[in-house]
Amino acid sequence: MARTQADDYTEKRVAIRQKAAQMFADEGFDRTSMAALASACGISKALLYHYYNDKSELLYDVIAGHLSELCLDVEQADDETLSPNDRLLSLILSLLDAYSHADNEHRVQINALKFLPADKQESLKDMERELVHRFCNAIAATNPKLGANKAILMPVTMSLFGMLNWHYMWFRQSGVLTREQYAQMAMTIITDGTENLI
Amino acid sequence: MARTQADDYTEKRVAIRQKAAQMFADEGFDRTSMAALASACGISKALLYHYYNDKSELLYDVIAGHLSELCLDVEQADDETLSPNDRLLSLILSLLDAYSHADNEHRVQINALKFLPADKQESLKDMERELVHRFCNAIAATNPKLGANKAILMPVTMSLFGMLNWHYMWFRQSGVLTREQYAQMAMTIITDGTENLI
DNA sequence: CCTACCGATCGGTAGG
DNA sequence: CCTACCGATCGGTAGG
Repeated sequence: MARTQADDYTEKRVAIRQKAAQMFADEGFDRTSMAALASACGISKALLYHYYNDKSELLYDVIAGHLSELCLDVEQADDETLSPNDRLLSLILSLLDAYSHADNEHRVQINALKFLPADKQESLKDMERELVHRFCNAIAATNPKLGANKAILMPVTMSLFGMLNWHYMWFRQSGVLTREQYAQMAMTIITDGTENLI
Repeated sequence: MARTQADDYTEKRVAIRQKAAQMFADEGFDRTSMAALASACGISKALLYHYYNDKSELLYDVIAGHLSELCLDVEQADDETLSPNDRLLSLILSLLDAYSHADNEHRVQINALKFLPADKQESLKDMERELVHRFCNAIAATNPKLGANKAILMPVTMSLFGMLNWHYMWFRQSGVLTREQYAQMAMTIITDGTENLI
């Protein structure tokens, strides 16, 4: 009987992807050689190329897997029956929680997405835009006047993303603040901070 | 008479540094070859090495020049005779203004500082810490209770830096918001947003 | 013995 | 699933 794809093909791809995320995050995309990645995975470089046709496909997979997980988590956390502030808090918490479980992938997304060819970047940026759009709506719900002023709503939303995406640069698990406390702080800064903005 | 160092030695170094900042920002540090940089400067690679002993010295100079300019500008903008809110606004404005005149250098600082050897990173991180410290003090002045709570003051300050350092990712000169308006918005978000935080 | 500058090429390593 | 290679390009340096 002809051999078909190995049963564990997908699992092995996932293992490679996770190791790649770690090395891309630690050393940078350009500085991680395919040979070093293969060695770290305990396989030959030729076998690595059996699972991934080229290096950029691997980078794409790392970021795409991360972003689709992010979109899913945030979508599930988006509960419109909550009060506007609690709804926004739930979104922020789900984002920070997803980041904490995918710290390597998050750093790769932030630092290496630009190394992808333009067309591959676009589908990933679409997912980023979906995330931004969901946060936009939740912020708008906390403040009707702000929600009606798209020209101000966008910079406010990007300010929140700046806070959250910058988080990994300084936040330490062992610090004085828990992730939950920071989520609460970020929510309060955005809602109270924009209350009298317009 | 014996020849000494050319009069325009320093100017030529500056020109090389600025071109390097542009290419490092556009293409990434690792993807900018010394040969391509020399070519863009209209000089030979050997002459490029006459001005800079190696590639990492060039990267260091780009970031160090930017950060020392930043520290200087922000120091001059720090006017303690202003009201606390106006003082913070002045700091934010000077930072965004410096960023706008050194967009390439800013992007290199954010994306490529990690490629420097550890010891060279430290002196640059010292300058970053000096900046953070100045903002910390200004934020503390806007809110006595916050100023007395260092454990909360630090995350608030890092939130502001997240907003400002993320700015280049989405802000466009032609957008609906001017840089001055965004500075005002950032100041308000931080001051109003932290008013009832503790 | 200095600085300024060139064409050619070094030893290693990249992705494939 | 491997070793053996490739075309190209890297950062850096030679002699003059």
